[in-house]
Amino acid sequence: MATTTQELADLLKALGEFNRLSLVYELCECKAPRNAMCLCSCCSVDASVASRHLRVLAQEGVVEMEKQGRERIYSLNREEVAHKLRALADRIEGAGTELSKETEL
Amino acid sequence: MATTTQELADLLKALGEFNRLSLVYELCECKAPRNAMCLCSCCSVDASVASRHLRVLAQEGVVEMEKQGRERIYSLNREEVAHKLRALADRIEGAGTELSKETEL
DNA sequence: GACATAGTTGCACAACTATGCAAATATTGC
DNA sequence: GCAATATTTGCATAGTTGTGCAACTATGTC
Repeated sequence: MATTTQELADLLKALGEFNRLSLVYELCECKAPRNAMCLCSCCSVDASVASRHLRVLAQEGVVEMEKQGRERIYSLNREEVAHKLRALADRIEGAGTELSKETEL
Repeated sequence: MATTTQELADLLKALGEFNRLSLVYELCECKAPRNAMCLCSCCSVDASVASRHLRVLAQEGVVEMEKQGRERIYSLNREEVAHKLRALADRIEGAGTELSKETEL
């Protein structure tokens, strides 16, 4: 999977905002997915703000949304996001030894 | 090494801009550290822009700067940045594989 | 000294972003 | 139908950010 520089920058930017990262942490730590009301209270922001942050995270593929009645259930795209972060970590660290360009999971 | 949410968000925000990520990539791929002039040409931006981006990256600990005559030589903090990215990847992915997160919740 | 090179800083500006409020939409339950 | 809950959207606003240019500092060379 070839992630372009721009795509990766957008992903990092999506994660690089305090409230959005807090939302991701919140989704990390609970096993069951959460609805937006629960998430907006964890950041103590308005519901509209949580809605917009979650949309950004969804656009970048960090979370996935499922409609369930009048609620939206959000869940983390754990493996995809973790993989991209590790690929970047490998690229940053790997060139020092210049031997391992492969990213294995 | 406890990285706060805000610190990590700042790091991700520093990496989450196209030109800054390009600078980091450039520093990844050349073994020897580079001076700022070389880096500004890789992004085709003004020298002042490269200077400011490099300062942001230095503030977040992504790069380190060393004065050498009238030049500034920049090098990546490879291990530190890679470690933080992997720690986030682990946190995001970890609870999904339910290794030992139950005890912490 | 004068001049060139490397880099930073001040300024202005345009573009973007996060935020809250109010209104709108959607859905569930009565 | 009506009311309540969950979420999104429009709007205004305040704050931030990326950018280039010009001026500046700092260091090296002649």
